[in-house]
Amino acid sequence: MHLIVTEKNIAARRIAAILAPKSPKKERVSGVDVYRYEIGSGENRQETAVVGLSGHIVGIDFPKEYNNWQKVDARALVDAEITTTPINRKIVTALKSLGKEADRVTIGTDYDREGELIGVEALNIIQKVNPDIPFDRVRYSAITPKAIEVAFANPTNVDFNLADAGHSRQVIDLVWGAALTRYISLSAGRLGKMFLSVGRVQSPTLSLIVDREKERNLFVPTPYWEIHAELETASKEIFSAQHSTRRFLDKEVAAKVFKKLGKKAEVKEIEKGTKIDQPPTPFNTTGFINAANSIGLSPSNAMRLAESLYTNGYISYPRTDNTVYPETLELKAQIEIFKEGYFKEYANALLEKAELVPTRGKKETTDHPPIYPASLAKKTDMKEEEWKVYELVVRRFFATFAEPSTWETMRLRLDIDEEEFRANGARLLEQGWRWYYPYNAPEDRLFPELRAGDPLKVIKKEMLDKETQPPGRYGQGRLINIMEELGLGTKATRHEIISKLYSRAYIHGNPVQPTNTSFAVMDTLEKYSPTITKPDMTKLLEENMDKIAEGNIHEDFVLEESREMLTQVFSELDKNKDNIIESLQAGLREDKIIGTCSICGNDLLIRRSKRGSRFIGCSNYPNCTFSLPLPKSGQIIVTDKSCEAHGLHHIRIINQGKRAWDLGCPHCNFIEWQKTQKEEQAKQPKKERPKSIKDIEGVGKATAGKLEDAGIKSIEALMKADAIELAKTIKVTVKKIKNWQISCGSTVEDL
DNA sequence: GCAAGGTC
Repeated sequence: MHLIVTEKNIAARRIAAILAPKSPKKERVSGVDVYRYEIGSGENRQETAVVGLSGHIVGIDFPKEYNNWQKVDARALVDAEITTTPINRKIVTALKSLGKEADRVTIGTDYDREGELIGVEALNIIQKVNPDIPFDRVRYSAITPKAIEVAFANPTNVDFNLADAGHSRQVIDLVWGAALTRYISLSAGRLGKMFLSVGRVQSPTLSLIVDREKERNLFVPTPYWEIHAELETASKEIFSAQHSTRRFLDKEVAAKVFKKLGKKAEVKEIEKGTKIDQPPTPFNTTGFINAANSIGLSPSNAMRLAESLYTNGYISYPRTDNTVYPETLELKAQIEIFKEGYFKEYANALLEKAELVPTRGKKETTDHPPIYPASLAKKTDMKEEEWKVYELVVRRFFATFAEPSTWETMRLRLDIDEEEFRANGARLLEQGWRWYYPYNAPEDRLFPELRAGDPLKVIKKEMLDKETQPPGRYGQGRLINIMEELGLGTKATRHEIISKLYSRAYIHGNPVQPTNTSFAVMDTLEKYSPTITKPDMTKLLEENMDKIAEGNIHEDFVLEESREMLTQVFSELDKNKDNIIESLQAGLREDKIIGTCSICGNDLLIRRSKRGSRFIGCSNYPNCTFSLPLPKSGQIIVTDKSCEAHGLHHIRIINQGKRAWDLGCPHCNFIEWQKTQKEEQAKQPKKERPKSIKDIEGVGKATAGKLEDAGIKSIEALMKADAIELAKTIKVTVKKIKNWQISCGSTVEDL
């Protein structure tokens, strides 16, 4: 039997369908789909089985004995042994039983570095049960009949060097990431769910965000002034113009000019031109995420929706770097799918063209084709947001075959009392590709028909106070763009890395804002382990991987060098241990400050009670007992927004896998809670008030005795007592005492 | 409980 292994199930299914003379038989082998078919008959009969993996089927890790963070020093991870363990047991079992049966195997995983590594992982497993099995490798950039037939007619060899290059990445990422994550978490005293992660991709990404925030904090705005005028033509048409000194830096100069302006203006010069907008290039993942982001979908959401469209066969594979359609993709046939249905007028317009020449992007890769629509759908086939994504992909695909769009531009120079004013206009002449792809279209800025020398009336003049703005925070789409430019992460992981920063409470909000914890972690890393905070680490890794792939150096050499570098880092870290602990913990403390105590003026902090529950308390405790409650679970993020009434920072709660919850001002929130409690109480039937201590629910003889010893002999005395102090003397929880006080008639506010 | 990369 000839075994063909692909990277994913859908590829296996489609390749089997292309290569089989009649439709292949689907079979389950230890829970994994396998597609079987036969070619020829009699002695020439050839049986084939095609099986799809699920990406990597084995992963690397440290041996179990390294798992304990408290017992095993982070440094020990640098030279620890590395083990390979199956991630997907079902597929490993299926591969073994198919491998035994096979007499040759063809690796048909994706045509990129990780694909080569995944192919070798599968081969290693097959060779365990069938050591001498002959093998070869096919490479294709699209799963179309043409591309697949060509690839299988020309099999090549497995590129073990390329797979080694991928493997070196795995090891370096694990060793650096795990060791530094453990070191920083231990130093900061943040263990368990609250650990502080570090990694080759996430740390430089976080660094971008932190650096931008620092720039913003240092930014000093400069004031400037703008002068605008509204003008009216003889035919009563109105438009506006701005003084040709766009920014006056001196207020007095601006005021002088402004004062000079009278009621009359004149057109001095009109310059007309045309501007041509070329049609957009095919979608790769980054381009798609950006376009989706600009119509209101977050990167993770856009990818989730694209994934579901892909698994349902509506669009092609959404994780690709390629922006050039491969030759094997039959583009005209893909457009013809849309001759009927929602997009028919657009498809037919394209099909009428004499020639279909698509645009080409800058990146041409072999992994997959750019994202294109794969089948016809109706609006009722899918959810609203899915349709939004599908429509975006269809329209973008069409636009790549369309004509440029052209604009008529107009530049106008005016004179108002010897001061020059300018205005620019633009009018769309030919829609071109914008007809197919009407997203974020710039609006026409229309002007009345004017000629040089025309007189105008100044109907309004305005001097505006402005100031320069700090650089803006990054939006998620922008961040993904920069990551791609810097070579950080891959098409499939960039949006996940950003989600990871959110869930680790390093960042919050949109546009993205770092927490104080991020500042503290980045400061420490930049001082003592700068390598991990810079995109250069990825660049160096890429260079080394290229060398390994070309056979110029051995993987082991690169790994050894990398471990030596990390050992250096650890000797720096150890030398400065005390400093690191101090500065990390000081930084983390800042994320706990909520504001100023309204009772005593000291800091209000996020604190933990002895029993582990969180609350907001005063740093002047026990002299000041002001406190506010906090939710039991979720990461607490102190935002930079403040409450107008109480001056406290707003709080956001992040629960893993859920949408962030804005709790707002903790004081306002508490007052709200009290209100609802009171309303609840009012609904409850009134209980009779206890007449003496013994009558209180939950107070037995022993407790009553303790209370008496503490000087509490009457209901009145109990109601007046300080619950916290009393809790200490008689060793009962504060909550219990407060409940007694409430049952005696105290309101929530009294307490 | 640690990374980043596949895939779902």
